[in-house]
Amino acid sequence: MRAESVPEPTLRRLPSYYHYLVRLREKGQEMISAAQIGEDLGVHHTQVRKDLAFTGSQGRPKVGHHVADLVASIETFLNWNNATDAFLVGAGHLGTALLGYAGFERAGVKIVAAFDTRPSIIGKKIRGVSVLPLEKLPDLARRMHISIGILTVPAEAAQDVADLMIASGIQAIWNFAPTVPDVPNGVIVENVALYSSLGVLSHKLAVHRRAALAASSGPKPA
Amino acid sequence: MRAESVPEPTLRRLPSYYHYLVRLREKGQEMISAAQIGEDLGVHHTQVRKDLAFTGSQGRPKVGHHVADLVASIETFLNWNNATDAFLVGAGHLGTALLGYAGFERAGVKIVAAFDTRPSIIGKKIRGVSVLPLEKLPDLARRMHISIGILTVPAEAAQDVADLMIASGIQAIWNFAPTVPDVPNGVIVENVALYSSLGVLSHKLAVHRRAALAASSGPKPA
DNA sequence: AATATATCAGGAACTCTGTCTCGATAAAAA
DNA sequence: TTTTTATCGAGACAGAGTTCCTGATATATT
Ligand SMILES: NC(=O)c1ccc[n+]([C@@H]2O[C@H](COP(=O)([O-])OP(=O)(O)OC[C@H]3O[C@@H](n4cnc5c(N)ncnc54)[C@H](O)[C@@H]3O)[C@@H](O)[C@H]2O)c1
Ligand SMILES: NC(=O)c1ccc[n+]([C@@H]2O[C@H](COP(=O)([O-])OP(=O)(O)OC[C@H]3O[C@@H](n4cnc5c(N)ncnc54)[C@H](O)[C@@H]3O)[C@@H](O)[C@H]2O)c1
Repeated sequence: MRAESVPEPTLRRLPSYYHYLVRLREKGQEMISAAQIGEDLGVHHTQVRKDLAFTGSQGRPKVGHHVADLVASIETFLNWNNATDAFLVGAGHLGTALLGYAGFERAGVKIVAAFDTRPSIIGKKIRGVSVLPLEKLPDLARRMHISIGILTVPAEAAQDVADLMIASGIQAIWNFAPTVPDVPNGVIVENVALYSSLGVLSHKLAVHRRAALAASSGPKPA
Repeated sequence: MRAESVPEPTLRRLPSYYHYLVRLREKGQEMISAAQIGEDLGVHHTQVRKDLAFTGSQGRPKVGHHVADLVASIETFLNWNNATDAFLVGAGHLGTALLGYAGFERAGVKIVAAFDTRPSIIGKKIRGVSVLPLEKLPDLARRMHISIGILTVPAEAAQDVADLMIASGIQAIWNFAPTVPDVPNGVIVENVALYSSLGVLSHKLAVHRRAALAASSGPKPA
């Protein structure tokens, strides 16, 4: 019960620290301060400390944190040290990009099979992963104890596929379709909603331009 | 100055409403209540009302909001009614998926050209968009007044490409690389950080399993 | 050995976001 | 026409999440 009380923003920032720290480690740097992490990643330094505290890692005054320890702490905390097997449904454009992307395996997810309904790709391998007919999903998911499903089908098919995944014992869905699937209590859904960052981008850009325009055509006094 | 005070969570939810409403409109539904939107999208109904209020749309008691009006209000508010031209750099796996994805054009962004350094794809067309050598970006970006850059290159190259984009007059960067580019003040950056949702997913799944395990091996009394 | 400094850690204060409550209003029903 | 009901909108409240502040501590400097 206690462990669930980790702020979601913290869970979203940790992967970002993780990547940063891995690159640092590759460069041979041994120690790092929270202040430096914060500056490079655009996060307040006290925030960085609080986030890292959740992973159980301790820093030392004057020298900071041990990079390798931090990496290990985050891995353990997020359960990224032994990747969980996942199925991907919808081996289209986006699905193909995700299949075989090395980054995910490091982030706790290993795509072991893909499923689709399109006859022309069934039986083929995409970036080393076999594409199987959707009908085989329920049986295989149960036998292989798959708990993560990645959803990259068109919006119209998303709900049906989500239902099928859940009926097959899948507990967590990583959804890339622009709809929110309706799932029973207890099933975890992470909606990626790529276009939602376009909401922020477009609006900020519009405001930015409006401000630039206002500034050029005579700034208003306070 | 006033218009900038829109909560970012609101900006992230609006696209989700938008997609939902467009589908509703296609099905022929004319009116919709905030309560219904909230239920279908997993957002509190008062939250939906507050978000929609930012767009300027007004609802009517007992009947709700006019679907078509809402769609138009959100489009206008997010500046999605006339798509802004964008350049994409890094026509690899992810870049290819993004190129030619119809959804973005509706979301205010039109990819008009792609750039890469890989000779084997330069000069080709990917899903209707030409891939050009990176060297041509600065000149073209200036001449075409491009303000949005989409970054889909490996992490190592991200900073250099971001610098080049900014030097070429690009004001907003949609970054898919797992690093946070360092940009001068005034430049807008939206980091997608796909793996960050894996932080949430992995951790929730781990907690979920721990809870299930604890429940099966004897629940603790309060 | 004493002092200075960089950094950490934990609690307090503040800000932002989301939820709850209430009165108003338009349509439908009696 | 009056009453009922579904819905809206605005303000009050509550809960997170972030930033600020203070004190502690390990290393470096004098
Ligand atoms: N391509 C992008 O850049 C992008 C960006 C954001 C979101 N998305 C979303 O991701 C999803 C996939 O996009 P895409 O561009 O890869 O589309 P796509 O058409 O290229 O691929 C969809 C795949 O799903 C398969 N499919 C369709 N119905 C299915 C079903 N019932 N069961 C199993 N497989 C089925 C199709 O055969 C196809 O292979 C869509 O929901 C889209 O909105 C895509
Ligand atoms: N593929 C995915 O599913 C996925 C998921 C999350 C994040 N990402 C991130 O997106 C980025 C791209 O991933 P990808 O899988 O498409 O990689 P990729 O290797 O398939 O594509 C990268 C492309 O960028 C080009 N490139 C390299 N250096 C360049 C430079 N300096 N200028 C211009 N172009 C350059 C390459 O030629 C290649 O075409 C990476 O940062 C990756 O971490 C990818």
